[in-house]
Amino acid sequence: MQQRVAEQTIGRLSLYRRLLERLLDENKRRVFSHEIAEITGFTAAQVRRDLMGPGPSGNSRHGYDVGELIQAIDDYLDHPGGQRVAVIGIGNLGRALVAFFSGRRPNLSVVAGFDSDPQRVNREINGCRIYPMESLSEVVVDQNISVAMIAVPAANAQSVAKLCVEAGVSGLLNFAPVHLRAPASVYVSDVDLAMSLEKVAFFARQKGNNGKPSSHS
Amino acid sequence: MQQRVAEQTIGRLSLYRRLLERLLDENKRRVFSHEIAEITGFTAAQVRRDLMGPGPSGNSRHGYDVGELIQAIDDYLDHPGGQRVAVIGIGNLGRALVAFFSGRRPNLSVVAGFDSDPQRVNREINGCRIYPMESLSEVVVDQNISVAMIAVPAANAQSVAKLCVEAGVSGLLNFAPVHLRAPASVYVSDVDLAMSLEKVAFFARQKGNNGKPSSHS
DNA sequence: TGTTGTGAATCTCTTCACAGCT
DNA sequence: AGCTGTGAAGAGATTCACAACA
Repeated sequence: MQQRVAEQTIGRLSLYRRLLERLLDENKRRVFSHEIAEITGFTAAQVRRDLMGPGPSGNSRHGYDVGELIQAIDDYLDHPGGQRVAVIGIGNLGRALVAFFSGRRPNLSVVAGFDSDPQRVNREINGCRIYPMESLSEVVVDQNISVAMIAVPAANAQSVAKLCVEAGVSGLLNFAPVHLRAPASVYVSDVDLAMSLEKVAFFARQKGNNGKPSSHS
Repeated sequence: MQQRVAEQTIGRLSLYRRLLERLLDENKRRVFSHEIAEITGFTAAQVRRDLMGPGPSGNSRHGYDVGELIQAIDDYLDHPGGQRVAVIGIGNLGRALVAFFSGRRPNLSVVAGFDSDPQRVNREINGCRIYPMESLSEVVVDQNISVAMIAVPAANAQSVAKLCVEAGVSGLLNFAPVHLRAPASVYVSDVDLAMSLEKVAFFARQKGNNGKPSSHS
């Protein structure tokens, strides 16, 4: 167990890592905090502060070694044995999730999908097998799945979540437009698309026309 | 008229409103802050604080009138003339977005989709017409679209965003796994699925005493 | 010189606590 | 009695600013 972890720092570390991997692909070997900040849209101080968790590896002269920094973030964020993920609900969104995550990160692999519609089950999408909803508990246990993405209609989300938790899942990423209840031993994150859109619409209106013409530094 | 707007308050107001509409459907006429808090997972004090923006309408005896409260939030969040939204990129995710938002909220309607693949254009999904990418500027101006949801591959996201902004869009909801740059007069929100999943995986690991080797079958 | 790592200051958001109302 | 609305306190996150260093 590590010390107090700032919620949002973890998210940003994930973003930094993805950027760093891109930089490595482009054969960039070293990077400064202000470069990471520039591309990700945060501040240099923020980046350095976040990197205190994974453990400092910076060098005053050349900044950070990209490869070493990726390794440090890996060690900090990833579970040594990897984690298995399931997608519940294989509608448009569920399919998008399976496709999006397939083969993206070996340490965090989407290994199963579930749907209650018989027409959608017993096939594979991007190498991920789709099972009937009835076999959820069994498959979750067998495959040692610890995280579930919930992409079912709002009316079914809570009962599906319950099934997942009872089967041993300890993290839920919920896309249904309801707040999920779960025991304190389970981490729940609600990604509410309707809310996100309405928020953008509100601030777009503020920014867009009658707002003050901003004087950005 | 409105003072400093707390970013996250706007998001929660959107959630409260959706809940209130559900309550109204269930013929619940009055509600207390602690009930809203219970269902949405926030605290009662938080709810009351958030509602100071839309303007207080609570009554000590019976709490809030559900209908009045919805109206107050509508007045606070919505643009009087409504706002039009476009979805850029009609892959799995884009289709899911169009389907999810169609007919959901009259004041915030998804009126157009765009894709660069000729096979995907010139048809309708849930009553939303899909146009070729070339006509983006024209359609955005004609239909007075002020918000765009970007669901194209990472490599194309920034250039698509530029097109949108130049055509007059002032809010972007970005699903591509990159940080979008935009002028200060445009509000940008990045919904990063990979980041969200990695964050859940991290905290799932911390929460669940998930280090136990599975009781092998 | 220019950068990292970090205590301290600042800014933002949430919770407390209670006056006032019904 | 029980609730709302809100000033004030508290917690949390971000930014500042600078010592240490190459």
